[in-house]
Amino acid sequence: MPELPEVETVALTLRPQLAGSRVRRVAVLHPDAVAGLSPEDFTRALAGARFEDVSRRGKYLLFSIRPAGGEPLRLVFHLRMTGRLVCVPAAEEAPKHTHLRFELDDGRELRFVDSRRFGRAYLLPHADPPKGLLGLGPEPLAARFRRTDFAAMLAGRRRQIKALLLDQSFLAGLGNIYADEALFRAGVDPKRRACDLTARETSRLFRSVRAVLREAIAAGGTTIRDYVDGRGREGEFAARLRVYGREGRPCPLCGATIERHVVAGRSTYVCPRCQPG
DNA sequence: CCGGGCCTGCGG
DNA sequence: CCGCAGGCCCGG
Repeated sequence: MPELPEVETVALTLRPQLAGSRVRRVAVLHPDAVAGLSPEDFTRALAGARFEDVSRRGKYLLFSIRPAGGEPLRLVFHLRMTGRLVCVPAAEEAPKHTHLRFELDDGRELRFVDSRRFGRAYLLPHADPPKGLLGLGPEPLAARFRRTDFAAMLAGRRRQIKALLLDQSFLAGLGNIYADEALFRAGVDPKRRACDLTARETSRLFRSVRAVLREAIAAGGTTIRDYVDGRGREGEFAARLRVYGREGRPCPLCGATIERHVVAGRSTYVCPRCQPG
């Protein structure tokens, strides 16, 4: 589900709610939700600990946690397709598919809810970090990430540009929605080989990636079905998608009919006129 | 590079 | 009932 803008919004909305809050106890309702650690060890390590900060790297959520005694912990979440993290009053009935509950000492709790159960929590250093976290590519919104960096990354790459954009070790945080939206804004066919893009196309794609991510964050992310932020609110960006999920509807720029293809094994939406092969 | 697997839910 | 879904890993 969540891509960079959604994970960023979850971090932004959880940060003020959690900073300084103390965990009274943790309930593990579904052991598979915790990677590499028994529910008992997970619960024991976090009891009495204090949340300090929430941040994001790629599609990973990072919680800085200070236990009652001992070294700081890092709690990492990947929400995959349908994972949600919300902070709510503990008295509220927990929805179906609630796998983890972090009860705070002020009557609220942080919940991890995930119907498809692809999402995972990793508690460092007790468990190994998720494999994908260390190998992540650059953050597309980092100030130090420049158009020239992006051009250098594309040079000599013969893969389809969409496959490359989805590769988290190439660039961190893009998923199926924002890859399609960025390619549309840049006027680039997703099937093109990365190394075949002109300098002008590379430049447009660089700007498009950053612009669409920034706009989506400003709108609180895209809710197609499951996504909500750390307060349980839906994002507003779905109304501003230009091609994603819009097969058969007119292109907002030229009126041609938007098509769906499969590229890199994923549903891919393009305007055949604005993104010529 | 592709396809399958992981799970559940939804829409056609 | 089947196909499909915002992600990622693995094996062939």
